[in-house]
Amino acid sequence: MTETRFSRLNRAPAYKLVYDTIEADIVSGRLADGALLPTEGALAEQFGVHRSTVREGIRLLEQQGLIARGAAKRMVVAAPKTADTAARASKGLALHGVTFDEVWAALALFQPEAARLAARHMTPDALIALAAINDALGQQQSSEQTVESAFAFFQAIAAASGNRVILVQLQSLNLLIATSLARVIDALPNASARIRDAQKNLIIAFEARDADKAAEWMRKHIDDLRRGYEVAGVATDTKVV
Amino acid sequence: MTETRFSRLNRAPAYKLVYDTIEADIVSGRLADGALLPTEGALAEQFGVHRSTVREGIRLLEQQGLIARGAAKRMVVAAPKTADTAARASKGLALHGVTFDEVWAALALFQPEAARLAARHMTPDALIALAAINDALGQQQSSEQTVESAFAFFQAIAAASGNRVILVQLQSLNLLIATSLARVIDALPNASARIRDAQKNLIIAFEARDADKAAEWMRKHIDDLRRGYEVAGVATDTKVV
DNA sequence: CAATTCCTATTGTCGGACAACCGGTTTATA
DNA sequence: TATAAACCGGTTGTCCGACAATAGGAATTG
Repeated sequence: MTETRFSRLNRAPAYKLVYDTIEADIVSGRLADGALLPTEGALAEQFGVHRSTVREGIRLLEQQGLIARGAAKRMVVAAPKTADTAARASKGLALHGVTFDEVWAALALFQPEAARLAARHMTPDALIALAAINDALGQQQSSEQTVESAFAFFQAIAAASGNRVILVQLQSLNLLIATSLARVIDALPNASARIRDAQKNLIIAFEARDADKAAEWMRKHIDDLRRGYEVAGVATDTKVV
Repeated sequence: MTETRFSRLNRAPAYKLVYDTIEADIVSGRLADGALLPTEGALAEQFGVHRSTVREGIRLLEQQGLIARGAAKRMVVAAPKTADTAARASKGLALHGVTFDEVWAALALFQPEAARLAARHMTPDALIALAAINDALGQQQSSEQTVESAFAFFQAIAAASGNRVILVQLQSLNLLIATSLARVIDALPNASARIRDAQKNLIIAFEARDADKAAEWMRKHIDDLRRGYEVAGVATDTKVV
């Protein structure tokens, strides 16, 4: 048996170090949002590694959403946006093959509380935005637009929380449900009207800063969503894709 | 001006196609969890691309958490685990530099509802697990162990939901708070005892399947956590790192 | 049969190369 | 002169080939 006085030191591969270094620069702001990432060649030279190695690190950054392809192919720094983080979280959940049931239960659990919070934090601007979304819903007809409006309304409520953690988690749920929402709205001719009424009630509660009422209307709205799925004949154990 | 009858077709780079293809195989189960990914050379041959290109695709899969370095350097397929998804979501939020305030508000909003749900879905096994965690908390002294137990208790409640969406979202919050929890427990000598009592009350509520009481005790528990931070002198706008 | 020594497969990294493509510049044209 | 076409340099996407390090297994040896 050889001596084992030294613990296995696991050198991280160079591409990982490239990732870590650039990540730190982006998070700390040394690489500002929107800035062009240095060219692969320049990075390779700075890090003293081969361009292939740099590219592997860049792929990690890309998947993490910290950089994105810019106009001129050059990679641009993309300081994390809540919307992107939410999308990434949604994708993670979608990969689990979560069912509509699960997403709905999460919505039922969290959205009423989110509405309660929104009622307390509601600003005039946010109220105007909500009203505008509701107005738009009243004037349009295509189901895509209806889905878009319903989604935007939920997103606006999430934004009203003024809390990035809550915002991201709610947006994740909204994204998960949005993909299947179209099916319900397509199947139910009066869906748009029901959604519009629910939104109106919520807006009234928000205007009055009545957290309890907001939570209650939201609960009804979410319940109604589920009934919509049942009536539309969408199996609740359908995987959200 | 040249004719523009054809819309710009943007071919995804080959490394992205490699990623997409393997991702689909993992999600669909064609590549089972724990299976060894084919060697880079084999993949390059199958896809008809160069090994460098395959490696870039593999880096994307790695960052997405769909594969991981196995024992024998070979990459092994890692079908998404909820814990990993939660960790990834937490990291995304951490990159935003979210503050303790925000995480706490999210906990205050969601955990009582989660406790309510847990009370309804509580199984004998889950109850035993919770009691075991509580017992362990009573016997240990090091603050690391205390943090570990407090964290485990929250995780167990999240698991009791029986809902992967809720599970992942709660676990994300737990991870975010856990990093800073140690500071409070270190600073407050009676923290462990207070946590133990709170857990006991929660367990009693769970045993009685009393959702309202569970939610109420959880609310107090979370409130107490905040007081702990205040007493310990941790600024609430501290970034969760 | 256990410990040790090859041997082989695979990854991590490197060097170099080239086509495609984008933005900007120069040149030709109305 | 204004505009369109041709050109050019820089960058990315991809490829080819190569090699050191290392882990696992096979062969060898005691």
